[in-house]
This record gives sequence, C-alpha cells and structure tokens, in this order.
Amino acid sequence: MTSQEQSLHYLQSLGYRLTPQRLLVLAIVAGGAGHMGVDEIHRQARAAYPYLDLATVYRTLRLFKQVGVVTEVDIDNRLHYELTAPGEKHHHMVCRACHRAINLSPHYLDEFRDTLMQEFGFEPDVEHFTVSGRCLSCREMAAAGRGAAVEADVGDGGEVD
Amino acid sequence: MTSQEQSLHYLQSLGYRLTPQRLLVLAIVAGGAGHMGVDEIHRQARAAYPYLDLATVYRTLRLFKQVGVVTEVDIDNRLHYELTAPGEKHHHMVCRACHRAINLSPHYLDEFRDTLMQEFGFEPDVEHFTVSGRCLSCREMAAAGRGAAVEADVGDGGEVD
DNA sequence: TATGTTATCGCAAACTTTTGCAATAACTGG
DNA sequence: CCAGTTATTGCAAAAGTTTGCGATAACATA
Repeated sequence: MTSQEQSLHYLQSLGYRLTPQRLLVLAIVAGGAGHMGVDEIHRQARAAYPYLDLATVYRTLRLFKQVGVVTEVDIDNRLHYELTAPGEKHHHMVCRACHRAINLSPHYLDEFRDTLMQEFGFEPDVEHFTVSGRCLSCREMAAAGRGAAVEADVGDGGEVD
Repeated sequence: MTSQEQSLHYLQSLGYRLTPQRLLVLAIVAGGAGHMGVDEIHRQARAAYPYLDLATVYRTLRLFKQVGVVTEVDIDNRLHYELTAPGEKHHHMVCRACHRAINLSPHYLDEFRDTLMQEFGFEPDVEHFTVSGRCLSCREMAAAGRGAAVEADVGDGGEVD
C-alpha cells in the first residue's frame, strides 16, 4: 500500500468520502516537487478533469491539512501545499525577500514548545510552523550589493506605494 | 513629546509625509484597547473623516508596521493592529479555538532566534511573531466538556463544509 | 441491486487585502 | 509666499480565499 493509498484509507476511516476530486488533488500534490501553489494545483487538476472548481481545490486542501495529509505553507501571502512525509515532518523558514521556503527540522522547536506548555498551558500547533525572516543569501546581498536586495529596506525613505 | 508625536517625527525623519489620514489612523490605534481589526479602525476613522478609504487604512497600517510603529497580528485570517510599545514589545499566541491573542514576552524566543542565526544564517523577523495553537481554557473545555469546544475536533468525522 | 441519507460539488457571490492610475496635497527650494 | 516635484490619496478593479445554496453522487442498509 502506497502512502497515497494510506492517506485515502485514513480519510475514509474518519468518515470522509472518497471522491474523484480528492483522489486527483492528492495525486497532484504527491506528484509535484516541493510546495505547490493553489493555482498550479488547480491548473494541473483541470487538465485531467476540466470541471473541477477552484473552491473545491481550496476545500480539499483545507481538509487534507486538517487531517494531516498535507502541510500548508504561506509564501508571500499565498497558500502552498506539500505532501506531509509522515516520518519526516518539518517546519519552514520563509524568506521575506526572495520568498524561498527552507525546511526546518522539528527538533528546533521542541524546547520552545515545552516552555509554552509549561508556562502558559498553551499548546502550539504541532503540525507546522512558519518563521518569516531573511535568509543568508538575501542578507549577504543586502550587506554587499546595497540595493541588490529584492525588498526595499526600511529607512531609505519614500516610495511606499 | 508624547509617544504618538515621537512616532510622527520618526516617520517624517524617514522621508514619509505627515498627512491627516496618517495622524487619524495613528490616533485611533493608539486610543483603542488592544488589537483592533482593520474594519473597526476604518469605521472609527470614517466617523471623523468620512472620505478616508479602506485602501488607505490598509496602506497606512502596512507602513506603520514597516517602520515599527504598530504590531500586526493575524487573528482568524484577519489582520489586527496594536500600538507597538517601544519599551515592552511582545509576541502573540493566538488560540485557534477562541481566537484570543495572548501576549508573549520576547525573551522566550531569544534562544530560538540565536539558533536559527547560527545554524542557518536565517534571521527571523525580530519585530513580531505569532504562534497559533490552543490556549489553556479551550483545551480544558475540550477535555472536560467534550463538545463544548468552539472548534470541531479532527477525528469525529464528516461535516467539513 | 435498489433506496435513502447526507457529504461533497459546482457555481456564484461575498469577503479581505492588494494594486493601478489619475488627481491631489505635502514638502522643498527659490 | 509661490511654484515644482513627487509621495499619497480615493476610486475602481483585481487577486486570493471563503461561503451559501441547490443539485449530485458516495456510502450504508436492506
């Protein structure tokens, strides 16, 4: 049994129905390399089944995320999804300059997680975590090139719009 | 000089212009208790100046966030803003059940931050951080009441829509 | 296999946020 | 104080995402 089939059986065991739309979306996310944008998933899905609506894609991915089949990553204010690898989950660091997502092993957050639980009784979402910031290469580019950075620096004044 | 006036001088020193719209939005955010939704800010602003457009409110708040005058918190997929208290910045834990935001002292993230810098050269955004999860009372309610929780548990099947 | 229940779908419309553009107004230098 | 430059505004429309609703199809039971 492939991990895709496992996911489908899991869905069914929770009482959700197996529909062609769900099979299709799952296959596409499983087939894609890395995180895929919703529009790309939709485009690929429509190639196989032209009537599939964008709202269905959103709903399907939200369900998949809820049950832990996929991981949602917010990249530059747009939702992206990748298959959750059961054995090797990871979090993401998203660069706010180049918008690349970098994987982050979960153990980096274990301690932080424990602290929040103990001090506040607050249980952070285990599944996934996104940290925004600036990656090494964008920081180097900003430091060296001075103006080569994609994002404008705060502090050089004007032109906000 | 009040902290509001300080913020305005700071904006000006960066080359941004002081407009009535900006004064107004800043005054409203400063006057409100805690994080305010964009629509609420807009509503209050229009009471004083009916022509102020929603787009301007968004742009103004984005600018304020960029320069560090306000803090942005995403609560239930909607943007909220509060005045940044220069001396006592804090992060937020947002409960995904009751959607309440709980303040989190920055020192809880210092260690995590240092680790990311050292291991990956990734510089997480200092200003602000949102951790989603479930707060103590919602977890207790879910454990005790079994069904009193606002959010449906994953695993009780069906009715996704 | 036929039938009933209801989760899911497609469609259209809403909602939140962002963006393009021409007109306006804030600042600058004379 | 006046004129020039250009950041900022209001408006309208787009973009991304969610939601309401009637019709359809998946599953269960007989």
